[in-house]
Amino acid sequence: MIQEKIIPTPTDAELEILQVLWQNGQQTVRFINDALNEKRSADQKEIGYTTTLKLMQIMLEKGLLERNIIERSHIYTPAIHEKTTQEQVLRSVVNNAFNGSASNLVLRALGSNNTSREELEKIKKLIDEIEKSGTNN
Amino acid sequence: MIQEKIIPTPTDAELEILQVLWQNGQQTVRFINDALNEKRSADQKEIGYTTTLKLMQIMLEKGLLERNIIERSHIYTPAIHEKTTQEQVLRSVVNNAFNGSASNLVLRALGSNNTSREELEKIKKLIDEIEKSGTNN
DNA sequence: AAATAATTACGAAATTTTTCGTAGTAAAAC
DNA sequence: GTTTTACTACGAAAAATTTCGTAATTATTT
Repeated sequence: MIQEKIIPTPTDAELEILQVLWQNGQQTVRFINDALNEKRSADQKEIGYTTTLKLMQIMLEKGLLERNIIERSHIYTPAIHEKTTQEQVLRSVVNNAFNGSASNLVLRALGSNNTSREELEKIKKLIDEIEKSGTNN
Repeated sequence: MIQEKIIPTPTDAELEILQVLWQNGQQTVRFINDALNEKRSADQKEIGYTTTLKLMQIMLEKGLLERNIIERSHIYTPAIHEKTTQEQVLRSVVNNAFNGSASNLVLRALGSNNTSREELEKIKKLIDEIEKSGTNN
């Protein structure tokens, strides 16, 4: 029996990197590192280039990223899907902080947040669809 | 100027402990440790009593818990609110995995989950209230 | 009162995650 | 053709988190 490699759920720093890749498509370490540092508030220390590099090399080993070598530079791509990963992350948050109840999480997220009217409508629409499709209990 | 002690956001293991306390009110280390182990699936190794004890002692130092001494046994209480903590946790998840968009998180949570019809109604009602109150953009 | 059981205190190991320094290599600029 | 620049590789330190062993203390049981 073949044992598929188990891809671990990304750590926080790894998620930050994945986000940049999901948003911008395949990129170099340089691009990611710049993007991460731009997002940082001024009071935070910059992330060193080799820090990001090392992280991405580790992610490659773990199977979270793939890479192509173009010229002498490496281009990285996510090896896992944004949706799946977000679901995975949510599962763990729901378990760790919301007693396993996803709807508690939703209520909290909506309650304590200035979600725009537009987004609220989108959410309502989704709920209606779910209710119509009857895939719930 | 007085610097209030900054209470750090709880780690994962700490959140598990807090959840038990929020649900069951103030409790002893023994109670918490039992509760944590009951939740574990059979394939996971049990958490040792002193592990939980030590964690809770650290949480006391950090200001996450308070305690009373009754007889020779210590009774711990959460020193932080469930709501506030959940909001804090959500903020960080939204930033780390959802590009800062809380509504993306909500959509994902609803989409990939079997939320019951009842809960969906509750969520819709909440959305209506938010929309009516006009505290959104 | 001696043995047993249930506590807490606390140092330290183990593990996981994050960060960075140094060395090596190859292109680009001068 | 030397110097400068821009990479990667990789070990290892630093930091954060989790786990546990041992000792001390006090009640409970025998």
